[in-house]
Amino acid sequence: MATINDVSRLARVSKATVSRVLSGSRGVRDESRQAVLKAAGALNYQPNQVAQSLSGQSTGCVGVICAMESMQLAVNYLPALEKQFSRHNKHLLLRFADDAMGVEDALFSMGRGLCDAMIIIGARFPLPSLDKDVILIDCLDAPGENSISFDHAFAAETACHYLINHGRRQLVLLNYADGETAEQLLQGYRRGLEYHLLPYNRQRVACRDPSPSVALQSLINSGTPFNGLLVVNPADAREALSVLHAFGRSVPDSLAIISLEGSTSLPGSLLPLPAIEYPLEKLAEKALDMITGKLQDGGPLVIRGNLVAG
Amino acid sequence: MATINDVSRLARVSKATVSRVLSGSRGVRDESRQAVLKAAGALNYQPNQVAQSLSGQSTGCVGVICAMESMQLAVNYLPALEKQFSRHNKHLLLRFADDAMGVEDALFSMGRGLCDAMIIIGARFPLPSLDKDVILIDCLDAPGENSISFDHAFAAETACHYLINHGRRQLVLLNYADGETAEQLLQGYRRGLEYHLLPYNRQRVACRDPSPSVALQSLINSGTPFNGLLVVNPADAREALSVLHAFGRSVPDSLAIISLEGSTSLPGSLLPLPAIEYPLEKLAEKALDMITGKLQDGGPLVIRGNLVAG
DNA sequence: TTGTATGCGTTATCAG
DNA sequence: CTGATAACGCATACAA
Repeated sequence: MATINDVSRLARVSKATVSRVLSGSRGVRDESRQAVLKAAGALNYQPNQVAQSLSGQSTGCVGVICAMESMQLAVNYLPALEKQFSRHNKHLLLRFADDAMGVEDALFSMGRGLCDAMIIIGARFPLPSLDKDVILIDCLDAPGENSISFDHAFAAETACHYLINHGRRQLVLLNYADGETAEQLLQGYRRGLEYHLLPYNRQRVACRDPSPSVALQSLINSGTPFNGLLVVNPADAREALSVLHAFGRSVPDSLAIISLEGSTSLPGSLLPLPAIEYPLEKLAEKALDMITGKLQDGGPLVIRGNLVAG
Repeated sequence: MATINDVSRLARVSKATVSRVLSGSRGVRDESRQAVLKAAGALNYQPNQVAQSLSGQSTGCVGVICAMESMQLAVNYLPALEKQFSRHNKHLLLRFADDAMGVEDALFSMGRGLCDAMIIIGARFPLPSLDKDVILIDCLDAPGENSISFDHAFAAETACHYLINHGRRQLVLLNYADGETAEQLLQGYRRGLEYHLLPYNRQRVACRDPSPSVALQSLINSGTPFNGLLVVNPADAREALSVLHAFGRSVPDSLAIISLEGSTSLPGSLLPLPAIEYPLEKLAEKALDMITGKLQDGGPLVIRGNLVAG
């Protein structure tokens, strides 16, 4: 790799002039500029990013820590984030983590001058205490300030309206075991029912953990009738689909399913179930704004999803 | 962030000694070592990785370019790669690419001193000419040297044996439109049939591009009977499943499906279809060996998958 | 408009 | 065993 010294020698100017031409660019005689440009072209010179990082402040790298438990979501987030990143000449350093320790590990190994900022995505486990420049996306306990989360209550309520308007009045919520998200979903679910003057039946709220399909089977075994099903993500939807198929219940004729966290881009999902989908591009944009500091005053950000009919 | 200067001041030794204690570590008086360790601990000092990169040669970063068309596969590769990387204290810089231009873009933006090496994953499109330190994994045209690919012929042949041994003798191959992989698959498919003295029927080789389900429908419309189906990946399998379900053909009773590129970790695939699965950990290990140069002499590497019954 | 000198944080060389 | 000092490649304040 050619360095700035090579260029300066070949162009017969100083390193400073080379640097000026290729970055600052103002206050350089046209003759010099041309010489530099020509030399740089001839040597195929590209400034070394590591040296730039050391000299300047920013490295242009952002660490992204993905919770493995929500890989399905990561598949959607990652391309959206990366697109924004590369648009702004930033690099995405990827790590996966299974638990709080894994997150700590990742934060540590990336946080030694390599990254300007960190993003944690989809962690459903309690997080360790973290610095101010860590952004939380779709994490269970988002401790205020730098976090982007989804309005799950809104999603559940919307889903209820949708199903009820389609003639389903016995709605089952296959919820998370606990956590902020679970509570929000339950709250939205109850509001949705209330709005339509439907009674809240505790039997119809099942726990997807540890197994959505087992939960569904238990529900069926209990004899509780239902004709609408709210699941937390497309993977759960697929599981439910299989179980219901095995029990001879057709979807959506006998029973309608809606996913509370959709994923447009996931191929292979031929039968199009209705879902609440979140604008990933917007999400990525906001995340980048937080990193660059444009949104620093905004505090926590809550995004509402769109209902996408099947 | 504390620097080596802060530590050296606090420990009343020179920067050189601090550096020695924290890396080389040999030939330091114990008293000095303790002083350095204590100071470093007090200041929570961690060597700046960027400075280390500039001083030394390696940055410890590896660029990974994922073809978006095979996101499903990426979901499997990425965690396996990242695990190996972090085990060896390497960082994974992620980029996505849609086409050759995207790849070129990514190579360019990461190849300015930031990355020690590059990996391209799952590109089914023709690649631009690339440097020697670029490793190709599961790419369509793997130009010799640094590439890891799958033995698709072996996979197709194994799949045929499996299906035929399960009483299916009318096997359809839903193949790629063209490319090396397609040819290999076809070759293995034919060998599998030959071995069992079954005739090769051109009607039973369909093209999954642009749409697997359309291809399958055409096949069904044509009236060609079949009771076994080889698809190239789980996504295609799911599509096929839907189409066949719509046509009232039950799987695996009336017809068996096998995926030639499996994915264990993908949740939500409740009904377990048989598949050829590739050992991702081993793949990642080999990739890392190539990067670190342990495998440099090996040339192109071909990996065979395991049959995993449904 | 241009060149010189300095700093960014480490590692490595080389005297002492 | 240890401490100056020189790289690494670039940006920039300052001087000319």
